[in-house]
Amino acid sequence: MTITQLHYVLAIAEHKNFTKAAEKCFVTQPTLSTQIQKLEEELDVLIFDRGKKPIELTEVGKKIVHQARNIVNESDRIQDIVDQQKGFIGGEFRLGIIPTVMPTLLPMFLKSFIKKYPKVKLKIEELTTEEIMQRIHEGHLDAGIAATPLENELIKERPLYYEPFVGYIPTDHRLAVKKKLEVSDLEIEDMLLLEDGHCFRDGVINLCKAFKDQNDEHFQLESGSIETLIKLSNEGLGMTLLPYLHTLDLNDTLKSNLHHFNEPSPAREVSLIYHKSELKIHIIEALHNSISGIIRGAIAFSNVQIISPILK
Amino acid sequence: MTITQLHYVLAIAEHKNFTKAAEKCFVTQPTLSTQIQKLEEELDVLIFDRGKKPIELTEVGKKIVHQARNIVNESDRIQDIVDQQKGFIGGEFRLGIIPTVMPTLLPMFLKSFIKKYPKVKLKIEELTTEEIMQRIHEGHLDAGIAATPLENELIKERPLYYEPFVGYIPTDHRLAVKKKLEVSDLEIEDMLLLEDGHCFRDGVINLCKAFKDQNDEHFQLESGSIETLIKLSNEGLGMTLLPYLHTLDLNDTLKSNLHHFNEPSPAREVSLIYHKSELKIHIIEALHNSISGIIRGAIAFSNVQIISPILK
DNA sequence: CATTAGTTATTAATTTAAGCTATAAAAATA
DNA sequence: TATTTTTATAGCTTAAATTAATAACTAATG
Repeated sequence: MTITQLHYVLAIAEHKNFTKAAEKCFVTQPTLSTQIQKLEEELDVLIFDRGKKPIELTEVGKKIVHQARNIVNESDRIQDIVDQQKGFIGGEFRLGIIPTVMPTLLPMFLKSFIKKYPKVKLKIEELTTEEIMQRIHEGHLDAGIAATPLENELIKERPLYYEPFVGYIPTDHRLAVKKKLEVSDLEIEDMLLLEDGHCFRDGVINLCKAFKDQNDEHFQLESGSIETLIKLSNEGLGMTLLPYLHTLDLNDTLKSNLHHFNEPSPAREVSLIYHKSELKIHIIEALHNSISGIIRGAIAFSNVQIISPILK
Repeated sequence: MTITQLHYVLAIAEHKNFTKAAEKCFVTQPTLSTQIQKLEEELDVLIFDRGKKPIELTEVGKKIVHQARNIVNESDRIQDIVDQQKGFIGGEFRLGIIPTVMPTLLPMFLKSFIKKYPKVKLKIEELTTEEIMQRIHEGHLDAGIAATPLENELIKERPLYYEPFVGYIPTDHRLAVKKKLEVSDLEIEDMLLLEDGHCFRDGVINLCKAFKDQNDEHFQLESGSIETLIKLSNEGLGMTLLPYLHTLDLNDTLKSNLHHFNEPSPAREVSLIYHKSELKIHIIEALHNSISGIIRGAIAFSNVQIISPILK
């Protein structure tokens, strides 16, 4: 059994196809066929069920794949140890960011980070929390930025900042007269929400339900972007909640519709999340330092109340 | 990097000598030299400091060895998974047993175990708790039987039985008149103890100190075996404590000197201990079932108080 | 039911790399 | 300094990984 063979097993398990897996491994398909055969012969057990189309894992195969992922991850850590020893911060680093954090956070830290760590090749993708967790676990992402806590055993969290919710309330809304909002003011019925899948949406729903148990069966309107939410709100279709960093980019007219919460302000915890094996931990730490350094100037709320990003 | 290379690294780290490590790996010394060189070149870091005699690990080398042990252990688990799937219980299994458990427990379960699992080649060694832990960690033992709890992060414990302490008190001893002992009766001054290194000795000392803080500077007499303790005691040199299973083998004359404790009787917890990676867990479970099945008939104490095997 | 597209397995040749023997070089010991 | 012990190097052999070409298989389609 070799680490290379385990790589092949993982690639095939992922693509359910020898030919595609071979491409990803930069070898020819017969190489995979023979290496898998050798491994299966050595273990004297079938890993893949070639009868099914597309190819499927056998029962042992699933367990072997799980263990193979462990081994491959652990073996990657050797290079990591060496890099750490040398103080080398570089190489490819794949980062996933949730949509409601991406447009505000990224411009803030990206420039200074790539300047400070020019050898790190950052590859950033916009993904949902679920996709980020999945890909971290499969080894396709080195880390993610998402709302926490996630309460996932395999994933570690490192809080970056606490971002308060801010009410966006058009002038004709019943709450427009209130200078400071209370959580108890919120009515889910006239709350504009993001589409399903956004954890910010789930946070808002949790917040509304936190105070009174509201019916969550149908919401008035949903949208895919926060910008659209603001426009819908301006049309008089309801109020909405925005993450604090989003409010910094609004023009003065729109800013006049912002209503902050009385403290403790409800807020989401935004964290760097990564696999518990702490692969590439030195880059993760560099990222953490960069981001929390930048953000310290932008967000200064001492008293917040964290809202879970997971629907309860 | 290959798993084979990691094996070589571990062997050299262990023997501090290429030639001896090569023997253990069943290859020639030049093979090790070249493979280690290749690995060091690939990682671009020195793992061994050949300047020192005997050879030493570099700082990164130590971390690499630690990680290599992880990887090798994890990769062994693949065969383990396959064996488990096939229901195969067999192969070599190395078990370490502490001296005060060995002579009483081994005869009880060994025969029935090898009859039930003829394909397991048991290799049993008598070792101290420290040696067992060390060797489990280094991969030289698959499991051990020792007094617990050990509070070691890397080692899992699975209690087999609770073995009460029994007082052995010669007729002319001040406590000989008491039918049932109390912990508070014990005086470390007239207690015969095993030599240093036996955890049963430590258990007895903890027990004596549990009730009153006694001076542990010098004991009257120490011995390497429980049989000798009994003889010394018969000579009027003091009383001693025996593990319950030992008392079953005594002849009637000696048995008349036994004094049990009032419940809850102080007892030691005897457990199967093994590496947290749960390598060969199916054999460990088979062992556990065999032993606890056998012992259930021999020890039936409901109310015991566990004494720590570690000196506090 | 033959055809085709898409897939995995097989074969034979090639390249790579692991391991061996013999020996040199270096270091420790006498 | 001579001797012993230990690691490194060189050259060779053998085993294994990989490739290109192609066969065999499967599922879908006309």
